[in-house]
Amino acid sequence: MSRPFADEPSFSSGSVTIHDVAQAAGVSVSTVSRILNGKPDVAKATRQRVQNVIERLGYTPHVSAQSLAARRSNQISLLFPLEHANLTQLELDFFVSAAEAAEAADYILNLITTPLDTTRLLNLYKSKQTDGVILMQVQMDDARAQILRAQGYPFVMIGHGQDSDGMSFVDMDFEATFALALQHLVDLGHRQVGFIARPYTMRQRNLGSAVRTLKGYLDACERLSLTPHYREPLLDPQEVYVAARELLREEPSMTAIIASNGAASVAVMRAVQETGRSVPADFSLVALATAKIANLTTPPLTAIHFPTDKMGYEAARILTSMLRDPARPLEQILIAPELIVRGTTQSPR
Amino acid sequence: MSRPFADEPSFSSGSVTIHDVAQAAGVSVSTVSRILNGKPDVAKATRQRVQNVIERLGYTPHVSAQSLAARRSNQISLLFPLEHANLTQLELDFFVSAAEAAEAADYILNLITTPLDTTRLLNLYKSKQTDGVILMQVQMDDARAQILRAQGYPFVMIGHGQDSDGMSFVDMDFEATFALALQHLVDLGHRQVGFIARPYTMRQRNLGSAVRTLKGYLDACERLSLTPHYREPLLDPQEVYVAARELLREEPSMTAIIASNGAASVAVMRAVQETGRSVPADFSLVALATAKIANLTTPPLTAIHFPTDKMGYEAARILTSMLRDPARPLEQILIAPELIVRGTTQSPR
DNA sequence: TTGAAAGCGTTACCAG
DNA sequence: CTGGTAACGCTTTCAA
Repeated sequence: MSRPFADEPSFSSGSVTIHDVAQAAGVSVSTVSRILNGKPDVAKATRQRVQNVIERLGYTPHVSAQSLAARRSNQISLLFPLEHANLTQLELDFFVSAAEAAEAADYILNLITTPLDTTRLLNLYKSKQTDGVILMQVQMDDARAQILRAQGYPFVMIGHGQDSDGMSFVDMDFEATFALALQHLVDLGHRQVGFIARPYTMRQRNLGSAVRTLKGYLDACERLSLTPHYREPLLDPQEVYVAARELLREEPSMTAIIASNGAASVAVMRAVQETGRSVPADFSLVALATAKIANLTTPPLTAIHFPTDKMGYEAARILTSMLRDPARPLEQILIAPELIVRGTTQSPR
Repeated sequence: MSRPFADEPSFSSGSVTIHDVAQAAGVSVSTVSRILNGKPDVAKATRQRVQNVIERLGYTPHVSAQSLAARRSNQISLLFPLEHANLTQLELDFFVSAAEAAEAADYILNLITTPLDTTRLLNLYKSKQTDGVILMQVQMDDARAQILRAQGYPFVMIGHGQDSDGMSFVDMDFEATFALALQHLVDLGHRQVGFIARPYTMRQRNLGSAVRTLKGYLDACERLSLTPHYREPLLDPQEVYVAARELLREEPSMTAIIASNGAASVAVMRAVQETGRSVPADFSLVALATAKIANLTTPPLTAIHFPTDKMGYEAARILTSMLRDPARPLEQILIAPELIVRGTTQSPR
């Protein structure tokens, strides 16, 4: 391994190692390592000298070697099982903001779409591929969450299940969401308010968001002494359209509907318009949607804002800070809903 | 390191290593490694025996150790600089499908949103963090692409620049796209067709998509002997609205507009409706949009389909197969446009 | 404040 | 077909 010029990058290996740096700076490998990791107990002068050499040689640590020795990967994984892909625009924003937060904490975000069984999930940790995961599509009784908690592996959920003791999560406060949406409509004078819920298949799979949105609606109805009317159609606009028509027939005096997402709202509008009524003059509509979606329709949707970017960001932030400091207390964040009145709600005639 | 039962997992280290497996199976580490990597030259019986031990001990290879020794990370990175975030829904679909393709080829996809300067980009490779990258937001004269090509680092672009020799990419065929869109409108009888292009700021930054879409429009106009009328407003709907109004005033006989994305189309519709005309009876509209978006508006948008999912998938597929077989020829995929006639185009009155 | 050396868990080459 | 043994590039005691 002898080279003609000891302070030039190694040409044999093709890439500069910590060894080359140490040699060129006339210090030991340990010292370089300390400097790399910002450890104290290094003479100012030495630090500076080594920094210069690092700069000059264009040295970059080998991440796998670091991970192997340091026993952590500096990676976190976002698990988004594509299996029952209910790919509304919603979920997509999560990724970017989670990646942002991860990078801000010096972590790299992996996106994993393959549905993982328990073994494969645990292997993610055992193989040291990832230091922690963000779970999406959380079920009320989520096996993944329970096993991770039992094993003491760090994770954060977007959404949450029944028993969340000892788990960190970020979720919408669906109870408050429906209380707010319904109150808005009731304040306007509506007394018969229907609901296009998440698909029945999702509730059947015990997905937290499906269970909680329906419960939120039912509870809010009860508190306001309204009679609930709901359907749980698939995401397909045509199915939603049919469901909305059923709802309108079932309760002809219905004057408003709440829809779980933007696409559904459009289908509902069509059904309403077909009965000769128009939105918002004769019929009101509240959706759960981001501003981006809400502004696409005509008229723009009055909506409960769904802060996907914030949720993704927070989840990654919580996870990375857990990893930095395991003693950190849990964080369970329920995001308060925010009603944005646009063009689809109004007092009934 | 001596343990009471040599064929039980090591409790001292906390995790099972290839050593434990070798010992428990009564073979050498090399043999286990061969089996792990599906190498030939292993006796059937030995292979089976070792597989069983692996199963029994619940062994999973340490990925960093593998990467270090094998000199590859089995990771690819999707670079999506969030800097000038033109976060239309468009880009978001890319991530999921790219992750899917990566996983299908046994790679992990990293999502990197921090804008990387040249040094940091190269460090990604030098640190062996990633085996290859997918570049998004490609400029006509993309410094990243040029340096990667010069260094011989594997990468694939979504989009492409001026000089793409020796580079693999996936992009829309914007020339054909506008030829198709304009031909459709001309066939219907339109002779004055405006265009809401990508933001001027994007073209100024020399982004391939901005440059090529505008050029596509201008070329198509020339071929069909139409007079071009266009604006390059920011993505903000209000800006688009203003631009559309200007266009309508500039050429009162205009009967159709092409818009770069779904959100823009909605703003255009408002501007049109304000002049007392309605879509599609008095005015036609063609957008570049995915079906998901196109179906949100009323009426649903006649559109050139923008196959984001396919583009992301192909990019990751090309990259991973390049990595597996460096001798593979380049792939430069120009996706042919597909016109989907929905509710916003019709013959002018 | 610094250095030496022992790992970290694999892969890959070379013998046999 | 199998085993021994150097790497791979870094972190982390432990001494000095």
